[in-house]
Amino acid sequence: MSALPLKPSKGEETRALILEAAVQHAGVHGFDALTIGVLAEQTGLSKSGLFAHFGSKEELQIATLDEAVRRYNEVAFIPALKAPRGLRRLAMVFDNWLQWIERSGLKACPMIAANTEFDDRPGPMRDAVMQHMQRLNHEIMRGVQIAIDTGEFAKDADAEQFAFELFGIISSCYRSRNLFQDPAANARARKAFDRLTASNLARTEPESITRRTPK
Amino acid sequence: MSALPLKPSKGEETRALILEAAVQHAGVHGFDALTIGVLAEQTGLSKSGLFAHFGSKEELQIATLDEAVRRYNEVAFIPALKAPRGLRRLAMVFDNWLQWIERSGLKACPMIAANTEFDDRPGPMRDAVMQHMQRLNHEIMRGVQIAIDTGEFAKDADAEQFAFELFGIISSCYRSRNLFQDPAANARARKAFDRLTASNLARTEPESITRRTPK
DNA sequence: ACAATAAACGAACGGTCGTACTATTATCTA
DNA sequence: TAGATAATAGTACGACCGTTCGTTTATTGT
Repeated sequence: MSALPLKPSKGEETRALILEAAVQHAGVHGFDALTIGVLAEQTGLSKSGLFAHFGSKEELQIATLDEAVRRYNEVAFIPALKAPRGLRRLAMVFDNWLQWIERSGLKACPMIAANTEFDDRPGPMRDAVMQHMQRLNHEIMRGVQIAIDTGEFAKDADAEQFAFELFGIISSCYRSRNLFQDPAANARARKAFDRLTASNLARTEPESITRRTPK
Repeated sequence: MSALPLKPSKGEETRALILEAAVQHAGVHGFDALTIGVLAEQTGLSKSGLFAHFGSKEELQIATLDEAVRRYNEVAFIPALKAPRGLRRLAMVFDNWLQWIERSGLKACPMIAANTEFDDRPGPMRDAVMQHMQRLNHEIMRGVQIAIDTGEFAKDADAEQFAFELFGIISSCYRSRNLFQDPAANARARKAFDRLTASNLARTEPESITRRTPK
């Protein structure tokens, strides 16, 4: 019935099953803790059976990261493209980013975990993380450029600075949520985002462009 | 000759030696990777000899985190208290935070590593991280309050929001430095900090309060 | 200098790690 | 449905894990 995935062979099915558990585990315990044995036990496979799907632990780690990114795009980024071009879309990218963990049934973000785990450890995993993160960064900068084009953002808005600060807000939000268990974490993040966008608005525009009512 | 540490006994000396290596290692490879064997080899001790200093791996991890925080306070936070009360002190706390890694000869920040590694894993390590981070957060909020008292910050400045965003800036800076290897990371962080403080200034004051010349 | 004590060592433990092999079973294709 | 192929299981490996224990060496206070 479904069109695109013509034939999910048995191998692809179990591989997806493994990656489901792997993404879950990597978010909480990190990518180094992605051990073959634990994952095999969790999926009901034998160690060697699971291992055969990837060929090495590093390949498993990379596949897990790729899968996490794929899910993020699926549940967060791509849906945000439905929002109208400009500030509203940027806001939806941000909001979806804030919510994507719970939306995809995860307990922690594998992308953030991979980021801090490998950012200072050269190798294939770091390269993969960097590539994914740079792509995401680039998409955000593109979003800023669009907001400039629509006239909402000032012409001299600094897209790279915007992306820099946006990631900081997300990072801090995760910390407030997970470490401090602060229920107001999302609200703080949104307030920070509003301040960030406000400082990039074209001067002639009123504030009412933002998606939330001015109270 | 030196006054305070009356008698650094042999045990305390080697313990400090171990923690030196441990802090270094934990920053880059994380606290789970703080294995007894690697650390023993690195310090020239035997596994059992090193182990005796802590009694368990978890105690070693906690001691390493404590040591990292102690160093941070020593080289970054406490020196910032020399700055005059208010915005200038806040700015120095921030600047020292940005520079403390290189100042203490580390390659990566163990505190950030511990934060993302344990923020979603309940246990003694998470408790320790939370305690340290909450203390730091509290100190920053106190700094904001002082800046309000001096009249530099608006009376309704949100100290908690300030601390929230400040940590985000630091996080993003680490990512830009380590993952993206962006030489402009510190400059971006400072720009973000300036924007953050600017939005908290008392309305009657001019901008010239900030420490950096207006170009 | 000597006894009391602290510090470090060496060997061994049961486990788990990643990976390599071969054998067995399930799935696909003709 | 038979033969080819893909998927999984089983077993074993050397290495390292955290931890324990008894022994030996170094430091300390007297």
